[in-house]
Amino acid sequence: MPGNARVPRPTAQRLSLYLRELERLAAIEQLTVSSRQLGEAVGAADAQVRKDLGIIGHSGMPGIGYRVMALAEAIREVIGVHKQWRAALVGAGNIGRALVAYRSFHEQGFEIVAVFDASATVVGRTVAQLRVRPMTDLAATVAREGIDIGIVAVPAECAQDVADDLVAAGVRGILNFAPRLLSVGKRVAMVNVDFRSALENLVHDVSQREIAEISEAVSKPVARRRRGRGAA
Amino acid sequence: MPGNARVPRPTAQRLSLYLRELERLAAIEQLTVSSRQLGEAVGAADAQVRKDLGIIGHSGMPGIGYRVMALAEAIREVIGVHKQWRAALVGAGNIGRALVAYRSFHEQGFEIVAVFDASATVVGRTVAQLRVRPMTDLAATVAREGIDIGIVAVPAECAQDVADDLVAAGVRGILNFAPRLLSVGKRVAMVNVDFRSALENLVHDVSQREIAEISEAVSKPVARRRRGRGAA
DNA sequence: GTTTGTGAACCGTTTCACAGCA
DNA sequence: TGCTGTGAAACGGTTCACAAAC
Repeated sequence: MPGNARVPRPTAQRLSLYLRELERLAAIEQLTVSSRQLGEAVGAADAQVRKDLGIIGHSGMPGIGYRVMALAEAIREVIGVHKQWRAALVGAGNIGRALVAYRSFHEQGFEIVAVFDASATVVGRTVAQLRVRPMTDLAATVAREGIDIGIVAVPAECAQDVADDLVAAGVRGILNFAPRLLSVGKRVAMVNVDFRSALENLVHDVSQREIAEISEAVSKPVARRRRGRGAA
Repeated sequence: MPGNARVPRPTAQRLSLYLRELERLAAIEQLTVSSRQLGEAVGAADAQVRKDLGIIGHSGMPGIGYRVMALAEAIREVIGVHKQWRAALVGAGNIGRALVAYRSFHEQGFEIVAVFDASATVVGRTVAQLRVRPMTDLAATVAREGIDIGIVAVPAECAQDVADDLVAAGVRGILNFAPRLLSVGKRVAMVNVDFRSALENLVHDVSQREIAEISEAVSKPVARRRRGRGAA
């Protein structure tokens, strides 16, 4: 049993990034990497990288580093990308169409094999060689095509209904683009991608940076005021 | 002076979600919320909500809760969404076009006011009433239009170049859709939206859930809460 | 009764620092 | 020398629990 220890979420997220860099290095035909180099590429400390790789049970060579190809393969296995995942997209709007068009998912272990939409005017049309199907076909298609995951790219108002349908149809995970927390059973995994939150996080960062710059410029680099409601 | 204490990133992220729910409640004309109700809507504990709101210096009424409108406004102020942000989109591909088409950004404090692309065949076309401009216009347009943030929706290979151009043009933050860590100066904020990582995180969750279910089924269901795997 | 505000305990992750190996 | 692996310490965030306020 190589890679099935419990993987903390922060580590899992970094594994994705390591993998991206390892694939780049493999393309460059670099054979080994140090934890330092890998860490720099993804914005993590070297010790962090070593801890992460230790967690998934992968060893490197002291004085040398890690073998690029072997490490990439080990990470793919832990993430679960060594097999091909089949996805159903629900919602053939702007985001949905952009996702289907993104061909390189396919080389990365993912494939959108069916597209659904609730709107009668969209059903029957073709996006990226896939015919848009009516929602009534969902359950049957998921079963027939062996679909593992659902992608929700519909307006917030109907997102929960779609999620319910997907769960009932038997998907194991949902990637949600609607700006709404969806409730699904514990047996179904769920990841959110929320443009609005991302933008808000960004402008919050910008705002904080602004006030930091201002107070930096105003105060001598000694005063450490702030601390609002500190106890005595 | 109200909301400029240091806000931890996890808190900032939840503030976005609180705001979403508060806007929904405001639309329903609910006047107050308890930390419990707010927490349930975003998947956080009630104490967590109270801590978060304490951090931004907002008080509620014991026995009653928080005033919906006032809280929403306070959060908008902390996030920085009380002002309108102007964005430049670089990359008029699938993702780019989907973003421009997403009209409701506008009511949420964001507006894409210019679109750029490096490809001569795309420059000059119109997406959502905006003419696609050549990259050579970037610096001048950012200055003239008072653009605060840049959105990078180009292939990974040119993402760093685009980011450099945006920083040189004077944007304060970058929202990056390219699957590549971009380096920008410390003065510029940066948030990544990475579909591939999101998908990988999802399937990793699915995989872990699978092994958890298996080992659960194997061992006796003796009211063992979680903790799935006994050590080797 | 309900619900807030908050010190204190708790927990998981990150960073440090260094022994051990190539 | 360069680099890994790993305990131990430091850090930051979350959860608990309860007094105070309505």
